[in-house]
Amino acid sequence: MVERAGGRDNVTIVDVAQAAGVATSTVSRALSKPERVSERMRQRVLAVANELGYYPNPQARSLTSGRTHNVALLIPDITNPFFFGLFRGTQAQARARGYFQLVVNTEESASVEASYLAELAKSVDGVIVAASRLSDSELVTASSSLPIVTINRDIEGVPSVVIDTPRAMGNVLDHLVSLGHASVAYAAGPVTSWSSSRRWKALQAAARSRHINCQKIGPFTPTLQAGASAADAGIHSRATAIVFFNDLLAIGALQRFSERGVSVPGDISVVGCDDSFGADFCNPPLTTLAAPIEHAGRVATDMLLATIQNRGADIGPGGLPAWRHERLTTFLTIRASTGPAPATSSSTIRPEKVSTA
Amino acid sequence: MVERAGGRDNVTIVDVAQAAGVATSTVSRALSKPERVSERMRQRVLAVANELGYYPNPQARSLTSGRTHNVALLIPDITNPFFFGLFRGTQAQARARGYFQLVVNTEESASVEASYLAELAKSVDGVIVAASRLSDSELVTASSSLPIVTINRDIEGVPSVVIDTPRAMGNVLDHLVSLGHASVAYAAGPVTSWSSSRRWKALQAAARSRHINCQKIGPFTPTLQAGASAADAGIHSRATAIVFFNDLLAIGALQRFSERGVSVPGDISVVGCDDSFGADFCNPPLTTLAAPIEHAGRVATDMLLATIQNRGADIGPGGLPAWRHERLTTFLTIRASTGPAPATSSSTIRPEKVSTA
DNA sequence: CTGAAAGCGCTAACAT
DNA sequence: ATGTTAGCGCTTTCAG
Repeated sequence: MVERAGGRDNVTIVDVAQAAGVATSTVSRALSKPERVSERMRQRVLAVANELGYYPNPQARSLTSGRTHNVALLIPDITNPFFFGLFRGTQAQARARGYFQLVVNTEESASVEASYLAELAKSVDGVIVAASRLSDSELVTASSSLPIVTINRDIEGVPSVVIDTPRAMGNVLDHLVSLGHASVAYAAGPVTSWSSSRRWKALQAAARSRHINCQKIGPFTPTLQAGASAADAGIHSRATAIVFFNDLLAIGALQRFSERGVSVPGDISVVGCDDSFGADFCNPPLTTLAAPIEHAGRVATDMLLATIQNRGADIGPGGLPAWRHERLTTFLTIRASTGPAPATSSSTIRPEKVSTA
Repeated sequence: MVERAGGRDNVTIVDVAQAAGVATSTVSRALSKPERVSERMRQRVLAVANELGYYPNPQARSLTSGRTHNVALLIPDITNPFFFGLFRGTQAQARARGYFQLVVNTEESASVEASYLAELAKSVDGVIVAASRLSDSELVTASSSLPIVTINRDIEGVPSVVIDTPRAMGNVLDHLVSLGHASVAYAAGPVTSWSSSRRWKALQAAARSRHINCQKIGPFTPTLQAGASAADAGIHSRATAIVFFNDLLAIGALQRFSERGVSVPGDISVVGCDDSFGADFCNPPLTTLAAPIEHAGRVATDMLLATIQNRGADIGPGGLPAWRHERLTTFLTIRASTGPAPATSSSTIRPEKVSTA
């Protein structure tokens, strides 16, 4: 009785088992544990499964096995091109290892992030949390019930990969100093951004040791739109060079400077962070601290999958696993947005009243 | 049985039922069908569930109900900012309706797209396929076993929303003609792109009716990198204005023109399509056919969810459902990349040998 | 190496 | 309105 209406109903493992004249458990093994069945059997089952157009039902599979073969990537803002590279890196690595990646946009909100983390717990085997807006303790708690790797967030007890932008802040200042700048400003990102405060501290320290002026403006949402206010605040600060939390903010500021007739780098030099999409074709092209973000994604995925592998045994052979924290270095990419400080630094630019749309 | 390291035991519906002193089915109903239980009962169950930290297991839920409450969004290239808006539109609408969105990158490959479509069939209730690289028949087949809505792909029998860029091609040409251009070129996207061929046909028709020259160059991969070859081909074509398949390609070309000392719009005018991220801050800012992509995402999601609702009954009250195909209009956004045609159109630019990195 | 049987957590008929 | 009882499709003991 091979009566089967044209691909109508789902073909299950039972159908395959019947067609192959074996038990369902054998089919299951042939498919998920090839080394537990004879080669002949494996071939036979595979052939039948293929012929019948059988696809395992992932829900049923994970209901019994406890593994979903999914990993989630949580990012604050999907429309920030900084995350392009991350996405690609994690996606590539996950797929190569047989995992499916779920991307979740947490909308720059700690509560959205927290609720996704809770909801996702049963749908994924682990999650990569990029630029978390959550508190340390929330992250530690989450990490205890679900394998987590953070990106750009270093917490005791939670595996992480951090892109070491702060370390290169010295290079930024050296670059600026050599161009004659003596007063710089930092346009900060969200207050909940760990990266932003780290960058600010590093910049501050670097400025102090070089005896130059350094002030903070902001905080700003890391978007193109917020770049306008950042630009205005930057002009108001009378600094001759501004380091922005990220490229998005910097590019937005570039547009505003242009609107207000402030020349970059003639009047003000601009430095971004990340070297994300757009940094090379904006006007002028942006000097920025380039981050190996795609690489970070690959590394984070590797760490996560490793953690998933030895769930239950979270101490490695040497007492502590070697992969606990990974630190990736950045480098300064000099483009046209930085130049010599204006001759008379404080008279060139005149702050004026403007409405910040 | 492997237990989650450090985590408490999973609390299931059984635990909640016991703690509340009711049957599991009552808990189930209280949670997913509030109108089928008394208000008092609902409150009680909710309270207990909350207190116990109960979260339903999505796999178990969908195994019995047949619904996953997931929808997938398939896009060819996640790093193309054109899809930003799409993502946001679909995400917002899906979440508002209680669905979780899976984003899948098909890497511009028809086979990857097809395999995802097959794999996803059991994990999602429906899928939105943007800019599909699949053939009509493949799409129709897929659509018969899984609710599908396409974006920028119009096929008989498959619900779709298409952004009607072609319709506005007349405006593009009028704009160009009024600037004195008499010879334009179209830099085509992938051969498998339905949008690209539609745009070309529309441009061709518009050019013919205005008695101006029109040629096609390409095809090109729609990336920043490919923009360089497109630019070179554009120069070689001796057209005074080039319409690019999309903004990514156009922006890439802008960079190449600048490298080769070709002035835009002095020597060549450039028109993009989509008005995606970057089109307003590249140099010069891009004249482009703006597409309401976020809106398209919302509409597509609505259509998909509607389709999912009445699975089985695919004919509406009036014979055909009103939502079958949706057409969204675009409009020309004029920026600085288009200008008057050069005085002596064919002697200004001299094609020369260059290595296309 | 293979088969039989017991669930995973939940929902959906049926009862009551 | 609520309780009882079957499974959903698969993996995993436990036997043989």
